[in-house]
Amino acid sequence: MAVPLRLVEIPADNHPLVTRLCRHVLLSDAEIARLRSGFERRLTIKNKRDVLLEGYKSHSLHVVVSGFAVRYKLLADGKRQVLSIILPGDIIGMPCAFFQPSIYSVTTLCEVTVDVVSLARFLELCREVPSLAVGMLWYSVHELATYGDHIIDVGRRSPLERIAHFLLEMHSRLRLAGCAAESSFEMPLSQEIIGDLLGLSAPHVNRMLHELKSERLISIFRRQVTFKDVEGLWLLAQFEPLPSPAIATIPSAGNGQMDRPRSSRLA
Amino acid sequence: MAVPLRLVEIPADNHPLVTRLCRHVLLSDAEIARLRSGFERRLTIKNKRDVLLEGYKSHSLHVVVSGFAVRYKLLADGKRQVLSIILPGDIIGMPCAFFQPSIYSVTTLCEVTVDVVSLARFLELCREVPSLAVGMLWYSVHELATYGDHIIDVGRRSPLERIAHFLLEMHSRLRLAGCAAESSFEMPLSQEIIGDLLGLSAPHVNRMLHELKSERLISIFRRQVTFKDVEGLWLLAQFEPLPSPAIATIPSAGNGQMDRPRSSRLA
DNA sequence: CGAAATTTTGATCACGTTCAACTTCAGTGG
DNA sequence: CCACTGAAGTTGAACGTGATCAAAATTTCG
Repeated sequence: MAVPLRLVEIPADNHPLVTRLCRHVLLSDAEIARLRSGFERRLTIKNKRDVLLEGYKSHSLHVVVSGFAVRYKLLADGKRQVLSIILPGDIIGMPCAFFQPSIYSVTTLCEVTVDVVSLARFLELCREVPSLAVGMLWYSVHELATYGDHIIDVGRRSPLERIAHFLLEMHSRLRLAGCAAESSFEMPLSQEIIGDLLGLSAPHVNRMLHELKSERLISIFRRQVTFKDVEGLWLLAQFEPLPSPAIATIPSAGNGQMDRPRSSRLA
Repeated sequence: MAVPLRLVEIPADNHPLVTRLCRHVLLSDAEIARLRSGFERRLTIKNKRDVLLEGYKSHSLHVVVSGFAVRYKLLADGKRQVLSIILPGDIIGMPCAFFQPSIYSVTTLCEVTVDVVSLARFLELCREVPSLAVGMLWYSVHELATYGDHIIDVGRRSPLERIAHFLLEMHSRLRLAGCAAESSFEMPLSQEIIGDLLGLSAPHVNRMLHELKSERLISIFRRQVTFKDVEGLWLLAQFEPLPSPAIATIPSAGNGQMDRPRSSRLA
């Protein structure tokens, strides 16, 4: 009685953004072609270059095809908060390029190649291709959920939990982007950046990483992180991957109101 | 030489969501009617009721017409992280209702009235009315920026800065929703909730609030917060309201690449 | 191979949590 | 109208955590 919940047609097109949008929305070959035709040029950006700087104007979206980057903000006292790690399929300039001047900065962590499309052109495309618009809505909702988890991390989790949670999330995102093995991955971030991401000092990140090692939950060699005890990590971090989308690609009517409880605790 | 930057037609329709969408996108009367016809019913929800519970399914969006609510998550150890404060014009179930089961909970802070629309119907509407889709994209981008600021608050600002920043942001959002005077507002949150929002303990929120008072930056009477020194608050919190959208409602082509610097510091 | 970036380590100390008690306030029913 | 009740705000003392700073060890990369 195995019921296939979602039968998603993965188009032959292997652009990471297309792959991502197609998780939520059906795109015909013609529509995909429309989208691709919107890309004005493909750029390769060297390591440690600013793609976007807070305070500068930018009128373009940069869709990451390969490579990694960080979105961050510098405070007046020199502190830095990293908002998110940008992976292939992510859009640099979401939300930055929607404001003038940009509200955050983005810097590459390695050589990055991007497809460039002007924001105006992109919004036009969204008007013309409804599936693209709805796909982008799903994209933002996902991003929102990711930011939400980040708030929880920084606001209420212990440093050890934070690191564990971060490693699991990073792995699962890298997995989706096709950049990670089943239980290990190449960490693209220095401990300093992890600190700035999670609101910790670099030395403390180091200590916590070592604690995870000595608890035999992970091991690290070079920049390879390997999960030794995924179960234990999930438990420690209370990791919950995003549940399936409420509406699958192949339409199927939801039937009613509230169902399945799961946990119900109150302060 | 006063140049009016944006001439936005505010339609006679006074639904707070419509007002909000029209900040970014032109909606004809017919399109507004379409949207309104999607609302299945109007509900009034009593104070301290759960609109959404983590772990339960929900297939509806609830658009807040009046009243306040909190979006939050409970952790296993009983800690709570508040993700955001929901004001009129906000959509409960963004992002929660897009996942099954819901990833966060939402509770009312007073009597709240909402317009209900099923997610499926709403996404259909987005397909049919391109301006609605693009408007919702802007909506999410705004929300994303708000979450981003929240991450910065919790991750890298001192408790005092956090509180100051929070008060300013709350005021400016209430202002847009038409629920605040020029330099004072009725705070809809207990200190405990503020603590859970900003990652602080309730007693510490209390102390910081008192410090702001003794610095003559604010005053509080009952639940009225009054800014005594907006300048000073902005400075302390390094508050920066969201810059104008990169593309105004009335189309006007942006001309090029990067302009105006503003600050450029490096670690 | 040399220089720079990153990781590691240790010692000190300020900050913010925790917990508990007490006060004030708001809402309700007698 | 007042007494009663529970919620919210206020205060203090003690403690533990994680920041900070600096220096050394190691890795990475030009």
